[in-house]
Order: sequence, then structure tokens, then C-alpha cells
Amino acid sequence: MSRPGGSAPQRDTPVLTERGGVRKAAILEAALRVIGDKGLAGLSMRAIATEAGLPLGALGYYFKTKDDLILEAFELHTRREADRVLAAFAGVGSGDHADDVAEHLTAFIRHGLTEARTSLVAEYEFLIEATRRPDLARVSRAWRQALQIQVGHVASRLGSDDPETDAEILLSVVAGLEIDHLSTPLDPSTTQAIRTALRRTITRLGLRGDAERP
Amino acid sequence: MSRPGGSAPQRDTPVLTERGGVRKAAILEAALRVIGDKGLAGLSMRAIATEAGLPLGALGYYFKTKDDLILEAFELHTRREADRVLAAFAGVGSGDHADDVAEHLTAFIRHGLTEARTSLVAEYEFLIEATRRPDLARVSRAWRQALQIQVGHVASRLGSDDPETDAEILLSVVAGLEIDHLSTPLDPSTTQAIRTALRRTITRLGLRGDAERP
DNA sequence: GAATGAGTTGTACGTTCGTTCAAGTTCCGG
DNA sequence: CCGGAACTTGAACGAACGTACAACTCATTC
Repeated sequence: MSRPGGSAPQRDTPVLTERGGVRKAAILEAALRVIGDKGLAGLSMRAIATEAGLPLGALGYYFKTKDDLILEAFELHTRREADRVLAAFAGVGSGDHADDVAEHLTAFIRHGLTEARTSLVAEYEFLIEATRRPDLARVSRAWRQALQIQVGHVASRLGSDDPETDAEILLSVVAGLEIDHLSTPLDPSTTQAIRTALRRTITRLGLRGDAERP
Repeated sequence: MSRPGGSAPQRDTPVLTERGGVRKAAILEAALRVIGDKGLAGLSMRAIATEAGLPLGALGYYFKTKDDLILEAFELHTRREADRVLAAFAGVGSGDHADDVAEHLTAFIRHGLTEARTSLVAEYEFLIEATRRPDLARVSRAWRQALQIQVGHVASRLGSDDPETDAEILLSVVAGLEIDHLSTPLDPSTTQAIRTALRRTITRLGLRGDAERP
């Protein structure tokens, strides 16, 4: 509070007026793009600045260190992705058949492997890095837990007799399918294989909303 | 062949006598360890040299570039891991029940998340990097294909009516469970959750060797 | 219209990086 | 025991890195 002699403009956290907030957001978006297509190994402050179209010096004003920036980028990603998952499952109701649910999930994965590929790769970069950084691990755990609760509700709606386990299985299958097909361009036959796997999983788990409910 | 003036000792590939091979292997092992606990972002030639207990200059003799080294490390890892998977499934016979199979897989995952955690993290580092490097992508695809064939045979032995799809589902579930639990220390309740998910998956897929076979 | 503070930037610091290489040692066939 | 090939090494190169900061512009307030 009272630091008389200091002329240091650097605060712990910038005040973030409207004007500044736009720039901060642009930096985080740029960072997510760079992480997605060059990896955390290829992530440099200079690369972010170039991607965002800003001078290098600008980054130091909004983020104390590179690690802070990475953490905030991950938080932004999870917030955004949670919304997307929520929206994807909002349409899945108790009137749907197993195949409808499978189709929803197939579209979800297909989107991640094509239009949103950069974002998906960034996501896994974060998840792996979370193995080594407690701050990222906290975000990762919270996000994963929120996801499992959401999917658990959906499973429940679809007549699961063990929603928690089914949520774990579904989340794992989706994550596994994503990872396993990240190194390959997504051709139609691959999409079909993903659809088949999802249909079988959902059918065998007995997830269909048209079942009788108590 | 005939490069008269050149005194360059650097070949495309060193001849690798017994003497040299030991060192090369030590370098690759060191690289795998460093990738596992500092990530590809934290991987430097100096870090590898230190981990291997060798001078920095030694690395240049066996690997033309850092990227070459990473590729060979990945190849080594997939070779080793393929053997491990093969061994893990060698014990799964048509006499096993669904719970036996689940127990095998649970132990497999538990081992990866504890004793072999470094190796598992390195594996996912490679898989993500393969998104950006065609040479790594080739290795990744070949490995994944070999895995699927192996697991498909096992599924077949266990009475699957669609071994290929079941292999894809099983591999995805295992990969997903690994990733989802990498950021968390593996406590007993987590192990139990993994076991439950695997049991349910295998049971619902109808994978049990004691079923009648043609 | 001066003062205050947020926002902005070019530059420069010290460090670490991948790679190269001349000079050396060790090994082994002839 | 000699000659060449395999192997080893420490030092050095330019490039890229994260971070810090003095100097600057701009908007807002009194």
C-alpha cells in the first residue's frame, strides 16, 4: 500500500479497465493458439506476442511470469470447454435413443478433431503439464470433477443404474478416442469407427432415455 | 563415399560397435526419463547429458539433431511397451472370467500410474508431439495399429462378437482412465473406481472366456 | 491545464539453448 | 607396432530465451 520511494508500475495484478481487459484476453487467446500448434515446448513470450500482434513488452504488464500466463490460459480453456460440453449435452434428453446419444458424442469428437483441433491439442498439453505443476493439477481436477458430475446427470437421465461409473466410462472412452485419433487426419472411415465404438459402448451400458423410469 | 578433403568424423549413422551401442542406449534411456519428468519443453541436450552422466559433446556423436534423438527415444519406448502389453495379455486366456480380465487391466493401469509413471507421462508427451511431427506420427500409428490387433485377438479369445470394435473401446477406455488420473496421486479409492469402470465395461461388452465357442 | 495513474513499448540484461569441431584417446586388423 | 577408424571431449558459436524497466502516450479527475 505505502511504498513511497518505489516508482514501480508493476502491480501484483493490473487493474484491468475495459481497455486493458481486451488486450489481456487477446494475449490468452494467442497463447492457446500457440500452445495448440507449437506445443508448450514451442511456446515463447515472443511467439505469443507475434501471434497476438503485440510488442513483447506488453506481455509483462498483464502477466508476472510465463507460468502465470499458462495457468490463466488453462483456466480460460476449461471455462470455455465446460460451457461447450454443457451445451453439447443440453440436447440429450430422456426421449433420445442410444443412437441419438452416440451421434451427439460422435459429432462432439469430430468437431474436436477437425475445426477445434488446435484447441484439443492444447487441452492435452495442459493435462500432461498438470502432472508436473500443482497449480495446473488443481484446475485439471476441478474441471474433470465438474465434467463427471455433468455427464453423471446425463447418464442418470438416460436410465443408468450406476451413473457415476457410466460417467467415468464415457469420459474415458471419449478422451481415449480423441487421443488415439489425434495423430491421424480424420477420414470418413475413422469417423465411422468412432461412431461404431460409441454406439456399442452406449448400447451395452444400457443408456437409453426411452427406458421406463421410476 | 569419396570425400577426400573432409576430416568430418560425423557420419549419417555411427557404426555402433558394442562399445558405442551401450552409450547410445544410455542416452536414449536418459532422454526418456527427462521427458517423463520435465516434459519435452524441459528436454535439453544438456539435461540429457547430465542425466546420462555424459559430457554434452557425446550426444552429437550418436544423434545428428535433437529431433533425431526424440524420434529414436519414441521408437525405443514403443518397442518396449509393445512387449509389455503383449506380456500383460499373454496371461489372459479363454478360461478367464470377466473379472479376471478386469483385474489384469487394473493392474496394468495401476503400474503405469505408479512405478512406471515417468514412462507413461513420456508416452503421452510423444503422442501429443506426434500431432505436429510426421515422423513421430508414423511411429504412433504403427504402434497403435499393432496394439489394436493384439487386443483384438484377446477380445476374440474372450468371445467378442466384434473384436475390432471391442479392441478400440478397450484401448480407448484404458487410455482415457490413464490420462484422467495422471494429475492425481493414485489412492486406493481411485484404484477401486478404475476397477469398477473396467469390470462394468468388460462385463457389458460380454467379454468372458468361459462362454461357449464354436 | 496540471496532476495522477493506467496503458504501452523498445531495448537491453544475463542465461540457456542446439550444434559444431579441433584435438584428443582407444581399439583393432594387418 | 603401425595406421586408420571408432570414439570421446571441452570449448566455443550465434541464436533465442524470460524478464525487467525507463521512457512514453493517453484518458480521467480536480
